[in-house]
Amino acid sequence: MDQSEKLHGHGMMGVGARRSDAVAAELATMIQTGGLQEGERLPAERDLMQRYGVSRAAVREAIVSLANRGLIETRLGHRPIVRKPDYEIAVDRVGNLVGHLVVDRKGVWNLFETRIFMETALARWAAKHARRDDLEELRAALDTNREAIGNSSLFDETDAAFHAVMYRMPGNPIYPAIHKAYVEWLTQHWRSMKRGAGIDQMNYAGHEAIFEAILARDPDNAEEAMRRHLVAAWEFVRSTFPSDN
Amino acid sequence: MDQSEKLHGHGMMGVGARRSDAVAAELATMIQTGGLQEGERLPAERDLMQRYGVSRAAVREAIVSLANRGLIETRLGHRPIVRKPDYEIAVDRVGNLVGHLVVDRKGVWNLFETRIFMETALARWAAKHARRDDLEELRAALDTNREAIGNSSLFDETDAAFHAVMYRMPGNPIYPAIHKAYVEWLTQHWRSMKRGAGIDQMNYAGHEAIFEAILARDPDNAEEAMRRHLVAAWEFVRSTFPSDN
DNA sequence: GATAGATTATGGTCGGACCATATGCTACTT
DNA sequence: AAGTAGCATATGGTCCGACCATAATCTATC
Repeated sequence: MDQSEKLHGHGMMGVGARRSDAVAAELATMIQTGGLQEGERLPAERDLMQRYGVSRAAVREAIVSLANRGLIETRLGHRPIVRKPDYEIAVDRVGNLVGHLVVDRKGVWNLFETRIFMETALARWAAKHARRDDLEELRAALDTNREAIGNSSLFDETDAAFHAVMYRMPGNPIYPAIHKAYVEWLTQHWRSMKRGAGIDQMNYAGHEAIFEAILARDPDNAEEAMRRHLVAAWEFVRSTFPSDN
Repeated sequence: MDQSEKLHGHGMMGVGARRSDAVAAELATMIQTGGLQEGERLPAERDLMQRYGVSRAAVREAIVSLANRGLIETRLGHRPIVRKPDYEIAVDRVGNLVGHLVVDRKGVWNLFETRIFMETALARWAAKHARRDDLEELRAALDTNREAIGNSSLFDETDAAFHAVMYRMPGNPIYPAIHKAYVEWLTQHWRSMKRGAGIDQMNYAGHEAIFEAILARDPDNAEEAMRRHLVAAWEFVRSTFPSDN
C-alpha cells in the first residue's frame, strides 16, 4: 500500500513483485473504489511515471495489464478510458478465452451442451415463475421473430432476442451476460448462415412451442420444447464440421 | 498475418495495430496450434525481439498480455512457461474478475443465485440420468462427508467433494471448472468459518436428502432438496453481511 | 470565414544500459 | 575427494532518453 513514495530509486526493492504489477494494482483499486469514475480518462503515462516514481515502461505494462482485464480501454493518441467491469465484460473475457480454446468438435459440443443445460433450466424457471409482463415480453419477441422469417440476418437477430428474454426473466444480470457471450461466440463462427425459410420456419416453431408450454405453466414441456429446439440447432452447427465421426 | 518478416524497420507501419499485439497474437497462435507445447519454455525476450524485429519493450508487453490471458506463466529469472489454457483456467480468470466485482450484498446474491440455479438443474439431471457408478461415487462422497462432521475444515472439503460429483456427472469438463470457481470464490471470502457440529449436521442432512431423491429417480424432489440445501447455505453467507436490509 | 499548416498532447516504439534473480561451472578450502 | 564459496552466464525487470505516429487545438494565411 502507498508505494507512490517508496517506489522510486530505481534499481532496488528486491522482492519478486513487479513494479508494473504494483502500479496496476494501485490503479485497479482506484478504479474499483471509485477514485476514478467510469468514462473518466486515466492520467497520461508521463504523469503516472512521475506520480509513482517508475519508468514509463513499467507504467505501460501496467496499462496493458489493466486493458487486458477490461478495466480500461486504450486508443492510440488518447488517454485510456476507465471501464468499470460489469458482468458482461467479465463473461465476455472468458468467452473469448473459451472461444479460442474450443476448436474441435468435442469442445464445441461441450460449450453448446452448457447452453442447452442453461436454457432448458431457464425454460423450466419461466414456466414456473414468469410474471404476466414477462409473458407479454416473450410473446412480443415471438411475434417479432415470426415476422422476420425469410430474412436470415433479421431472423437471427430476433431469434437471439427471444432467447434473451428468457435470460432476462430471473432478474439476475449475470444471465444476460452469459447469453451475450453465447451469441457472440455463435455468430462469430457461423455468422448469418445462408439458408432457406424452411429452417427459419422450423426454428420459429420451436420458439412457439416453448412459449406455449411456458404460458401453460408446464415446466416439463417447456424444458422438453427448449431441448428439442436447441438439439435441432446443434444439428445445424454440427453439420458445419468436416469430420463427422 | 505473417508480420514476422515485415515488423522490422522501426518507426513505420502506421495502422492502429500495436506491435506488441501482433507479437502476442503470433505467439498465441503458435501455442494454440501446438507449435509451442504445454510446459515448454518460451524463447528468451532477447531472442524474440530479434526474431520478430521489434524492441524488447514490445516483446515484454506481448508477454504481459499472454500472461494475463493465462497462456504463459512468468517467473523472474526464468523463461515464461507455456500453459495451454483449459476450462479451469478460463473460468478461474472470470472468477477472479467477478470476485472483485461482486462486493455488495446484491452482487454476492446474484452470484450465489447462479450457483443455486446451476446445482438445482444438476440435481435434476442426476435424478434423470445418473448411472450406477455415478450413484456409487455420490454415495461414497456422502459417506466421507458424514464421517467429517465436527471437523470444520475437513467437512468443508468433503462438502465440496460431494457437490463436485454432481458437477462431474454430465461428463462435460466445463462444469467441474465452474464448480472449482465457485469453491474458490466461497472459500476465499468465508474460509473455514468456525461453527458448531450442528451446522455440519444440517448440511449433511441436506446432502443426504439430495442423494436419496436422486437414488429414487425423483427429479422434482432432487431439485427441491438441492434448493433447500443451498438456500440454507445462503442464509449462512448472508449473515456475514452487516447491512441486512 | 474557411482551410491549411504549426503546435501540443499523448500513446507507441526503439536502443542500450544496468539491476535482480537463477543456474551452473570453477576453483579454492578442508 | 568432497564440499562450498564465488564467479560467469542466462534471463527477466527496470530505467532513461530519444524519436515516431496519431489526434486535437490553435494560428496564420488566403
